[in-house]
Amino acid sequence: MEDWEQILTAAGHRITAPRQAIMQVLAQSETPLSPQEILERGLAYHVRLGLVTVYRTLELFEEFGLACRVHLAEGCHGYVLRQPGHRHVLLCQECGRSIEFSGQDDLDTLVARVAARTGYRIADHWLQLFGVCPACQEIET
Amino acid sequence: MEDWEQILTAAGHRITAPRQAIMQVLAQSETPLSPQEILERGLAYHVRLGLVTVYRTLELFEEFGLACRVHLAEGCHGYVLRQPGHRHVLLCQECGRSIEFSGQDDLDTLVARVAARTGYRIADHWLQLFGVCPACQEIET
DNA sequence: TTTTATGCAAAGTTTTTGCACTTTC
DNA sequence: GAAAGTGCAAAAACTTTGCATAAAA
Repeated sequence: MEDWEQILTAAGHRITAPRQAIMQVLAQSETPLSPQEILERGLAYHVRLGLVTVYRTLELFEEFGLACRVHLAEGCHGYVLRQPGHRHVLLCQECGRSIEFSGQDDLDTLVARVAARTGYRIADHWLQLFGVCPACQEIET
Repeated sequence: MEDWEQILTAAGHRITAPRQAIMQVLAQSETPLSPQEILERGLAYHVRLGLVTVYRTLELFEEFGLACRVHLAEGCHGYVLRQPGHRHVLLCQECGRSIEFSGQDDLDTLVARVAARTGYRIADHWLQLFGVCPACQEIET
C-alpha cells in the first residue's frame, strides 16, 4: 500500500479507482494540471471518471497535504503533487515544468523580521518562484 | 491630478467616473476585494457602474501596477491597491485585513541559494504571509 | 469630432449541489 | 450490509465578448 493510501485510509477514507487514477496522473506530470486536464488524462486509467469527482478528489488531496494548488499569473487552476516536507514551488515560465524546494531557513529569518516589524503573529506563508529551468536555458542559446 | 491618473493619462487612457469610483473603493478597503464586492461598493460612487467595467478596470490597473491580484486559499478573486516599491502581502486570517511589506533583502538570499541549487534562472517571485494582526490578537485575550 | 470607454445582453467557463446508484471495507 | 464515494444532470458562480451608446480629451 502506498503512502498516500495509508494516509487516507487512516482517516476513514477509501481507496477507489478514480482516486488512484487521479494520483497516477498527478504523479506522472511535471507541470501543474487543471481539473479539466486531470480529467482528460485520468480517463486513460478509469474510463468512467467524471469532472465532479476530480474536483472532489483534489479537495481531498489538498486537505491531506497530498496535492497543492498552484497559483499562476493567468489563473489559479493548477494542481501539483506535494512532496512531503517541501513547501514551495518553482515554476519554469517557458515550459511550465514545476519543481519544489524547501529553503525553510532563509524564510524563517524573513518571517521573524516581518513579524517583529508589523506585530502580526505569522502562521503560514506561501512562496512561489518563477524562472527558466536549465533545459529551457539551453534551448535559448 | 493624482498619481494614478497621471500614469493612465500618460499612456493614453482616460480618467472616467467608473475608474475613479473603483480606485476610491480600493483605496478605502483594508481587505482584498473581489470584482463583485468592488461593484457593490462602487455603486455608491457611480450609480451606473457595471461588473464588466470592474473587470476591465482591474485588468487595466493591474497592467499599470496600480493594483494586484491577491490569491487566497479559498480562491483567487481578491484585488488590493499596490503601494509602489512594496511587493508582498501579509494577510490577517481573522479579519482579512491586508498590509504590504518589502523584505527584499532576505528573499534575495533565498532566491540566490535556490537558483544555485536548482540551476533555474529565477526571474520573479511571489510571497504571501498569513497570520493574525495585532488587533485580532487582542480580541483573543 | 475623434477616440476611448461603458454597459447591457448574451455566451463561455469554471465550480458546486442534489440525488440515485455503486463500490469499498 | 452500512457507509463512503461516484457520476449525471442541473444550477450557480465567475469571466469574457460583441456591439450600440456615451463620455473624455
